[in-house]
Amino acid sequence: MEYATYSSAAEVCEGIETPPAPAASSSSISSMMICRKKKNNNSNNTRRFSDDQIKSLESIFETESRLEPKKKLQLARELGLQPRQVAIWFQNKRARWKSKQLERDYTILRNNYNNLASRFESLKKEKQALLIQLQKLNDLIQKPSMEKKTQSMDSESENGDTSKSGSELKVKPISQSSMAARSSEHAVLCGGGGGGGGALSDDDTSIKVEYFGNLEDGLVNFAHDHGDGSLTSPEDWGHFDSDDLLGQSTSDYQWWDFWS
DNA sequence: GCGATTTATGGGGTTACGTCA
DNA sequence: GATGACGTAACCCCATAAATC
Repeated sequence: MEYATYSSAAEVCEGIETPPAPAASSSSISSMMICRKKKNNNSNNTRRFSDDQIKSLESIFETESRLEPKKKLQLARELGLQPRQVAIWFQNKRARWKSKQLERDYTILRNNYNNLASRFESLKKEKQALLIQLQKLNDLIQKPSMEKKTQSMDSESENGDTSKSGSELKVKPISQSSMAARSSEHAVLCGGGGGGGGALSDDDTSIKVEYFGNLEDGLVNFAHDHGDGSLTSPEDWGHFDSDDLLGQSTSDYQWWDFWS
């Protein structure tokens, strides 16, 4: 790698001590045009800074991305560069840093999104499993109530028609223990200790079905709202703190723990 | 030759300061 | 003396040219 001290047009420009000025300044414009011509005429214009120069510039940039004028002059003297070169190096460095920062931010956001998406998928599966389990429990509960009705119809018919007694409509009575078991299942499913603690009635069953039906709607809506790619919209990201879902805050208590 | 990187330029905007009516 | 308009210098960001690797 070839390095050289700066001896081209830029130095001439600095010598003039008239850095790029607003367009209003015609004298500055003409100065810059002169600079450009001289620069283009200089074929030995090796402009790369030395490793030491870069190292010094980098180390200062780490502590302050913008230079005070005094420090800029001092640094330029130390490195054998023109103050203008130092200023430009810092400008370019800020631009490079900014674009790299954008890349880093993008990577972080993308990873967060991927994590959320996979978490969402697993939650969806978990929800499906829970719904199947719920359906089975509902079937279990509704069976005995049907049997009860059949039994009462049976006894009514016994008054009129004794010919059917002891027929195929005979139902096995529900034991106290199985009723209690179902009651506790119900309490768990409904998320409460069941202050009443009584036996499960047909009304309870309907309430439960209704309750879970609504819940499912909610879950489905949740899935719908968040599964259609809306997470990718920047508007949503603006108020979406992924740390809350992925970070430590979730380790304390998660809403789905409620159902476990 | 070509793409990536680095250095530099130019345009446009902002701010601070001095001058003048 | 206070004030607003104006010019200038210095700096910034951004897009891009040019040189270099």
